[in-house]
Amino acid sequence: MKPATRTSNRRREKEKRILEAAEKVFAEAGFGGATMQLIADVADLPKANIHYYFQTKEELYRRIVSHIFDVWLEAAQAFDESSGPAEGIGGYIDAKMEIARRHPMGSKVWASEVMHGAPVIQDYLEEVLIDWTNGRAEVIQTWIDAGQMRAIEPRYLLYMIWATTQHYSDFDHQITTLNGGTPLDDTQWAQAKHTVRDIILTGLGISQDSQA
Amino acid sequence: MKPATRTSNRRREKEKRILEAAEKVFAEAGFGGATMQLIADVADLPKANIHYYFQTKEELYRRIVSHIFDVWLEAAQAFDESSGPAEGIGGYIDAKMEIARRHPMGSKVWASEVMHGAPVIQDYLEEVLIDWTNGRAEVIQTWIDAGQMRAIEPRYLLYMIWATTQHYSDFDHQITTLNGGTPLDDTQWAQAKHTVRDIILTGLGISQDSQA
DNA sequence: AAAAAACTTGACCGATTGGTCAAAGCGCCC
DNA sequence: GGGCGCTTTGACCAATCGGTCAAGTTTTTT
Repeated sequence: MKPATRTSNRRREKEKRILEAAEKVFAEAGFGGATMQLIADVADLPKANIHYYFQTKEELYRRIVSHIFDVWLEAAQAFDESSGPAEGIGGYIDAKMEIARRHPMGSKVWASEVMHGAPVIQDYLEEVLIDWTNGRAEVIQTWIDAGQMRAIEPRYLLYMIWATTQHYSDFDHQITTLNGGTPLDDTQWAQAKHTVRDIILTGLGISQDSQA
Repeated sequence: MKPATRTSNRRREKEKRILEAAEKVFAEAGFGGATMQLIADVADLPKANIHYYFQTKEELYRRIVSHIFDVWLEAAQAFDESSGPAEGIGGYIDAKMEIARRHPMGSKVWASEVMHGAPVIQDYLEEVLIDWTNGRAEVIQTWIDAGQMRAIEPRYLLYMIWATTQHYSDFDHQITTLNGGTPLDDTQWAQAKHTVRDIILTGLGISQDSQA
């Protein structure tokens, strides 16, 4: 009925299927350890078919990393829509912890990419991340100048939030092992999130309202 | 003069040379992306010679990961030799930040290994890390019970310290990019360390004495 | 219904992988 | 100085890698 759209949907669904398989494989084996054959097996498709949609391994990988990057930046909205540091930083931590729980594989692919020197997405780092970071650092500085929180270097605070939240994705295997072999349950996740939020906000001298 | 010892030293020095090259290559490319040929090139030795000292790629990798694990645990001494949370937790953070700066490649290999499900050192995790973590959590709980710091779940505090300090190793490339392309200098490292320490200790309600 | 476009896939390719091996080299002791 | 054990290394191997391709199938357009 909608020729162009129907075809587009067909293609989009298959690409999605391939991308999900690839994300899993790249997260579990790294770029070098991942093989197109394994991605094909997980997607339950012939290898040649994957090469029809994504011509090279790098192209497939790049699509995944840049997608994660976008999801990453969405959590920033908590920052912009906030009226002060408690809501802004607290909301940002919450959002990042949610992503950490629901998008652990994406976080791992990102971590692996950056750890190896960001050979594929260095341009993203330089063009987008730098601007984003500078913008958020300015907001934090505004709050400091207004006496709404203690004076710290905003950059190192951001690194701390990134590190702490993403740790629950990247090291989920270690956390699970230390939890007796079972992943954190809902209660433990809530407690982890609250602990992270509580220590950082308290450490910044920000008084917290209600909300556990 | 000392035949056995001389031979032993010979072997030990060459193994050290290979291990250093391998650590660098594994850190930069991951286990899957690393090749024995590249390790051989970095060590400036024929590939077959490396296989004389380390029969398989896994054996070489295992030696590196377990070595890092040992270095990791040494930082724990700050915990045991302390008289209270300010000295114990603060000293632990300092020690981990120092390792993060001087041993970034080791941290990356460790992170990569854990991220991929710890296929090689799962036994270390289960035998050593669990015990170590439980022991340190007990110490923290003691301080909480004595009213020396705020009540938080010790585990999530440890995860926070690990995440924050190791982030400066694992994501050093990202941090360098955000720093305008140059690595953090001495002053910036000191400030980063102080910020991490300050936020966490303050967040735990621990009053800090002197020492910047 | 037929032509055109989009999609699927088994077979295949050169390059590279981790690892082997036998022959040569080396240092050391009797 | 001759022999012995440790070390070195180029050549080599089967397996696997990312990627190609042409022949076939399905879907869409006319």
